[in-house]
Amino acid sequence: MNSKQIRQTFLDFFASKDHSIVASAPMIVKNDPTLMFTNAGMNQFKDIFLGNSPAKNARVADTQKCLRVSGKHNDLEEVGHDTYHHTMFEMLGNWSFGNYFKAEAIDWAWELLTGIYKIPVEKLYVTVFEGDEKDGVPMDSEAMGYWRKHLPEERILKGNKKDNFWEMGESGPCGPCSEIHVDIRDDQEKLKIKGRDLVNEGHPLVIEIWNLVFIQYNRKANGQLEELPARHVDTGMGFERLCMVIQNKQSNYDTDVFQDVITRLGYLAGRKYGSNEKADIAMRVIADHLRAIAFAITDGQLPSNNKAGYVIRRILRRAVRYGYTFLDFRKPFIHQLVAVLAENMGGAFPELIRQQDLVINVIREEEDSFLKTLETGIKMLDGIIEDTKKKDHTDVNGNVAFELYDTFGFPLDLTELILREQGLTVNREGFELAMEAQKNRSRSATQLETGDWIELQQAEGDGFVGYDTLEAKIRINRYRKVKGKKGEFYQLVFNTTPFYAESGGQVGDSGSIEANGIKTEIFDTVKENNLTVHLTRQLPENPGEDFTAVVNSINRRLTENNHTATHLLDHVLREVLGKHIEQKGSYVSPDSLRFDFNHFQKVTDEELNRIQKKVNELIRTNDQKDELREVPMSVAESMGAIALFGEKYGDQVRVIRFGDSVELCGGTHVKATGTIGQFIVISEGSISAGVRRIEAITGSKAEEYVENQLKALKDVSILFNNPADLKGAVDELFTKYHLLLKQAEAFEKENAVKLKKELLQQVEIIHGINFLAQQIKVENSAVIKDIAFQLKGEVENLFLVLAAEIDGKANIHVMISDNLLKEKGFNAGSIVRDLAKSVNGSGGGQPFYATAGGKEPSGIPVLIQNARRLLNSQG
RNA sequence: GGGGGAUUAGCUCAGUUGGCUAGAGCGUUUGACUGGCAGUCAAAAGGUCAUCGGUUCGAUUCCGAUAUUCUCCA
Repeated sequence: MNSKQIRQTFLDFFASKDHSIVASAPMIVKNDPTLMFTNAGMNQFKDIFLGNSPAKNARVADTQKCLRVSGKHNDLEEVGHDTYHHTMFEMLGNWSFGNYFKAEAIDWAWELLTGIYKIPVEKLYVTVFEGDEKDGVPMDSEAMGYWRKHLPEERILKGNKKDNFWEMGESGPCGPCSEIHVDIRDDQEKLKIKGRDLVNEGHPLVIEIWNLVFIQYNRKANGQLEELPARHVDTGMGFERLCMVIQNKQSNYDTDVFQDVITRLGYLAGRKYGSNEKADIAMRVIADHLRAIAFAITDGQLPSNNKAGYVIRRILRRAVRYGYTFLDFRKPFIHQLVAVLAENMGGAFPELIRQQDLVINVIREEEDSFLKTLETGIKMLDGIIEDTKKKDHTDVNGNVAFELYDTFGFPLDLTELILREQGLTVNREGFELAMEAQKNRSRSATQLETGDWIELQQAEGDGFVGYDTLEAKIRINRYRKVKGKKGEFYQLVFNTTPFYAESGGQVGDSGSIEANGIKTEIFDTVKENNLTVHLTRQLPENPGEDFTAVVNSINRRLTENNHTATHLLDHVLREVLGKHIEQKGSYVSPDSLRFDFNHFQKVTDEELNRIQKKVNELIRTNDQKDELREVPMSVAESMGAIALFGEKYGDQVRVIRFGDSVELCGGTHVKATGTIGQFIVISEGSISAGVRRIEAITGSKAEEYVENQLKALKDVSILFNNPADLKGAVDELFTKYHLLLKQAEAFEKENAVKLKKELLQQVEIIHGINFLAQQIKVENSAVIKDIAFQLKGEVENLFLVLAAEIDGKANIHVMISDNLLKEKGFNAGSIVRDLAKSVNGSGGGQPFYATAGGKEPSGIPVLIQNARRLLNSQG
């Protein structure tokens, strides 16, 4: 069976058991401060387990794209070195939300593995929870009973709390779990040591493939467990491992999931997989990371320099690094593997095919820039090596290596590798110390203390009512205090709210809540998981009473203008630039709107002009808003609604239509497009390879902008006495100005030459030296400098002192011919300092030329005398 | 969110105790050579040294702020 069949078989099997098959949620998580990426199959169902929202289907199955690169599950540094760790992987899972429980979950798992996938029974082991006295949980004899039907006692093992009791977090839903392990060692190995002794012992060939979690408890904040009324099943089976087992391989990377990519990579590198240990590691790293990056990009997460985007960038760089070091790639190569990946996985994940060009371009650009980073790093390292050797040291200062890593992004392992070739090492201790200091700095800067939720009441409410009203009677259900570096604030959760929480690019509402004539300001509204959280600096005096919540309507209206304009822009972009346009991000605030989209060239001025014009036409058409709140996804699709990759939609979606523009959207919009007034593009630019950004303003902001522009234009026009052709007038002035400037320069030069000629007449010979000391009249010191250098070129044996009064200050220049410096030991710097005493100033410069300034120009004649005396005394 | 770096000619970059009237290579323009293409040689043009402020006799260089950007940590 190939991997495509294996995946499909899983889904078909559970469909036949009345499960509804759902799509994978995006790998990039939004609206959850505790999680950056989806790291387990259950993530998208978290709200159901927490009881925040009801389950739409009691039985569900899917394959979920997961990424484990940060936080609790951080496998990044392991990947490639063994044969089974991955950054991105697929988790096959089936769920029961208060529906079936242990019996069915166990029976079906067994049926699928042994009956359909035909995995030999004698390779399998299962585990059940042994119980825990402290928690008062007995051994899971129920599960044990069901397993006994399928396999002999000696293949059923008891596991401890660490392996066989699953918890989501410190508190919340939890329960015992049963794991299915498989022993894929060869017979010889099996004779030496029994498989059952290797279960959960970290052996690469005796591995867990399926975890069946039975959620039946809730852990309270005080640590106690209570029975849940509704019991759930949550299972997860690693797809790549499953393929390895079914295809009789001993490494995930030997399955067809990875082999296509590895083969292609081998071709590009001119090496064969399996012929060299280090090269093999590199090839595994690259094959794995390619998937993570490609899927992240199609989910809308581009590599960038912070947060999730930065994690993606780091993964890509790790891949480039391995390719650079062990496969000798010096030019971008990873992007050349995208086509193979798309062919392999595009069936199950169509976004890969649809966005293939974008993925290739983004990866290539990233590779390019990192290879450049490596190049400059290597140059710097060369300097460091030279330095170290000069000092006769054998190890490089840890701080230096850290700077290379921290500031210039040059990886430590590469530093060490290159140093080793030179017989040098890095002082690891110093490096780690510097790293620790950096971490401490960051930690102390981001410390956020979150207090416990304080439950006030459980008032029933209508949730979000802000589509229809900006004012509502509300009650505060719970609140908590959050302490950050910038001070403290409170998070409030209402039963009903007219406040829109930041999402879909639209900023959160601000406003106030009021009781007994006392207002409490709400400065922002955000979403945490599915909760709408209102932020305030101050807690109302009596938080339990009734409030009137009022949204800042001015800002809301301005924001709506911009949001609707964004939809119109999206629509027009497809019309003007082509159907390939897809939203890659957007930001809608009261002040302006920002829209990012994939497009591979600069949007020309002419196109930009047409875009702006068309949007304004649509505004004037004054299309009425057509808002459909609860539409089945399939209906929305048939309406031609634009959906976003990387966005998770429910079965029921909200559709916003203005004329031909139809989008799935949760944001707030104007009643009719005419309200927007006017749309003006402020800028167009690139934010990354293949992604462009348009910024625009609307309504009163646009009006203000036009007014300012017109006023500026008018002001300029008045300066020119309102000419018929303003541009022509400015052009003419400009030309004249340049001409005059040239003439003035020429004049100045001429004067300087004249002055120089006069000065040449004044040269005297003192002790065989051509001496000249004069006060001259010039406009700026650059002219004196020019004259001094000219004289130096024309007069040998020169000792020159020029002084001038410029802007009420003395300006002194001393120039001495090179031969005199040696012969007479002159130093212009010390001479000028000495002379400057007469004008109450100081100065310095090089031995042959120095300048000084002084506050008392009246001393210049004395200064000239002193210069003469100085030379006389040299006799 | 915090730390560190970068910003010099159209492009890629040099330019360390603050003073060398700001440089190189590529590119551009012009001229010469060759029957043309191409090439070789010669010359020229091109810079508010990111912006604003400060220290100084003097700032591309030192200090502060801002902008843009890279990078590491969270």
